[in-house]
Amino acid sequence: MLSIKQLRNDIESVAKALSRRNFSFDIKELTDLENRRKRNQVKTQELQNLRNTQSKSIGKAKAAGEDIKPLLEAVTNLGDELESAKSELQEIQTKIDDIALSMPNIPHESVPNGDCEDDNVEVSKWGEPGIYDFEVKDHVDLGEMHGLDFETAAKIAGARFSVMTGKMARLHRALTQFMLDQHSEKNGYIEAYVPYLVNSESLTGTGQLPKFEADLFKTHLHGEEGEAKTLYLTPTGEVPITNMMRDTIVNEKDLPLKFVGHTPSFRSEAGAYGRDTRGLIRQHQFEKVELVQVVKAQDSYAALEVLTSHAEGILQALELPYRKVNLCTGDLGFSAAKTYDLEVWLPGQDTYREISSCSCFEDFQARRLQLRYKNKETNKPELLHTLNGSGLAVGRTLVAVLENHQQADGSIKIPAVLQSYMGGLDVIN
RNA sequence: GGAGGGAUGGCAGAGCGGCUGAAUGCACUGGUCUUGAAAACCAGCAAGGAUUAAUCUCCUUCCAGGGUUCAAAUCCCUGUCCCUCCA
Repeated sequence: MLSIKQLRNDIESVAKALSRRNFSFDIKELTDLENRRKRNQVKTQELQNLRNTQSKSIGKAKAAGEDIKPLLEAVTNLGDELESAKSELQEIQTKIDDIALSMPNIPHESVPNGDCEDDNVEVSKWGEPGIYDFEVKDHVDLGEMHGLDFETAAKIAGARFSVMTGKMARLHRALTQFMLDQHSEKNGYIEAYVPYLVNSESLTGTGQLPKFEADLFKTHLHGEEGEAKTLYLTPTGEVPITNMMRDTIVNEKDLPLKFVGHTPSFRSEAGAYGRDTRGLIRQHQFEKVELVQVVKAQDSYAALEVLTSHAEGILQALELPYRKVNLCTGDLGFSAAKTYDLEVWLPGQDTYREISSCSCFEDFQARRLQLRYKNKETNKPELLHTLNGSGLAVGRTLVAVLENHQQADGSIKIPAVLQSYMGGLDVIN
């Protein structure tokens, strides 16, 4: 959510900034609502003040043993008047909130203009796509040789799920363990285990709700009277991990906060029908190792560079060629002010594919989360900045390892850093 | 499955219709003292919002949502979460 003060005082420049990402809104509607809000709020507060002072004087009169009847009469209609003023104010406020909640974050100045992913700007490149003196297979063909099984998954659950057995399952687990160890032991993150089902408050905090409910899996916890409580399958570890800090005032000396967690992610992939139907690229259920940082405002863009480098470290250790792109305004996620995507080279597709998305949200999430620290100098709570990134998406990393480290006979070389996690194995055949 | 107890400021924890936005302790900030530190003492210290150039002032908030009342942290109902005991 953007600052309500900014929306009041500087709506023109907000509109201008958001137009960069092709988002527009009715300025007049908002300013009209805002003017009404102001009038109503002042009026409501005056009435409340009146009621409070009257009630106090009744209390005093009663304590002094005076007759309070005339005082009571003076207050007769106050309640109704106050009630209607309040509900009118509430109605206006709700409308303003709805608009504010539907507005995306303002892109950072370093974010390039653009309409879609084709306009993203390559920042750097690491490694060279391998040269293969045989016809490369894609991960689906390779996977089927070693225990990746989509047909069985379809029987159990449906399309866009996977089953892995044997060495393939082990490799998947090895990748997860390696990533968790690297981030917690070398990069200074605290490991976190978190719920995979989350409530709507959490999803609102990180920005998935109210706008993107269609992308989520929804569950119902049935109460005794048939009253259902809604929980959602987490669409990314970002949600539970960031929400650990919702509604807190963090101790300044504990900053920055850095957490790493391994979670499954569940996406309904509504609107993605027909896209990436083959293989592990776009699944309803997949694993991620997620990095989350909470930092002071002035540190957030430096932290974005460092967090991104932590994700890059995994790719480098696994000897996977990749490039880093700066997402353009048209491809930027709703809550993000700036995002780097890491795209890994996939020889089977002869292209780079996203494997990690590292974003700085500035105070957009923190405002919804009420995530703050007390600034010693001003002695006031200030919003913190949040960041997160996948470090990495495990399923896609598995794809990249299979395709990049394949050999002519379809066997897979295991990168050195993974071998200890594979019981010493250096090749899957 | 049954029976109770609880949720209050950064933390712990009083308060149980009006003088309570909230005692007390800890933490934190400033000061006195000290060569310096510690201790001791003194002072300050919840959040959000309206208004304002700023101060002032005002409003809201004691888990959440309803209700009773002129007046609710306090009474009633519903929900959520935590804890204890019995089977």
